[in-house]
Amino acid sequence: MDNSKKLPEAEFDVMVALWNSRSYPVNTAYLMENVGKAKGWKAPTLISFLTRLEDRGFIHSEKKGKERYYYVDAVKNDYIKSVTVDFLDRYHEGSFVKMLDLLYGNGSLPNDELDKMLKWLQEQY
Amino acid sequence: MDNSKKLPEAEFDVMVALWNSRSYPVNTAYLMENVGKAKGWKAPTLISFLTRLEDRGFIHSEKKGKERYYYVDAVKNDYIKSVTVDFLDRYHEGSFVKMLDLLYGNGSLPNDELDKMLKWLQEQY
DNA sequence: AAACAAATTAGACAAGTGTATAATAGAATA
DNA sequence: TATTCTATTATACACTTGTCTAATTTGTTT
Repeated sequence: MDNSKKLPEAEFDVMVALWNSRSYPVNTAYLMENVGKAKGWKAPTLISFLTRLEDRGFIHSEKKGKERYYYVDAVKNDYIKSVTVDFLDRYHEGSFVKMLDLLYGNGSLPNDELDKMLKWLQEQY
Repeated sequence: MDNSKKLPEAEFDVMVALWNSRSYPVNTAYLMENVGKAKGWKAPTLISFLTRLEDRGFIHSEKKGKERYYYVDAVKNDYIKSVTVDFLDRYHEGSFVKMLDLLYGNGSLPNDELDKMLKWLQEQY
């Protein structure tokens, strides 16, 4: 299970819905409500993504009666972190400051973010 | 020409080589040297990417004799910035601090980055 | 001008991603 | 239990991306 690879956008959206659920397991109906509907997917579309996520080892499932229930295996923060590190490397030479500067270099960082960041930094020492 | 969309990885690699060149235009030979070779591409592979980049409006080209020369139209920082904003939105609710914390929340930010960031922040005020 | 060499173009193809229709299986009901 | 729902599965298909081989064009040498 290559849990380290980046997911296609649609599958990631499904994962987000799964990660956000506060009770497990969840069934397809729940996911249709919480992500499929907004995306305009038909049920088989959603189920395709779920099958692929299962193939990738991000989730597993179990059938009960005519419904199938899904369980999350991948850890959200681990995944996001890995994707973020890759992103930083690829687009900003791995440097947070470079990214910061490119994005907000001209004093355009919103004040509240600025404050939060300063606070965060002070905590690091 | 949807200059705002995210490029496929390989095309991005070509753009980087183009952006990094300090003299224009560049030809295929130059790009083979500077990116194709390392990637192990055959010339037509590179040229495919260039054609697609041209279709997307990121570059344009002109044939001189039997060679073709390429000119960059997309601005590097604009592109990187747009990709970064999208990334931040998608994976960190648009918050730099959230990203920072997820990545280095446990005091694991390298000291030099920490210092640079503090310095950067101070300059912002 | 023929032949050769170098570079480009045309086309093709497999894998991955987004998406759906038609078929099937399980549960509920008449 | 035959009929009817409903959810799932099996397939399929178009597009995108990575990659290349074969064909063609253009410049260079005999």
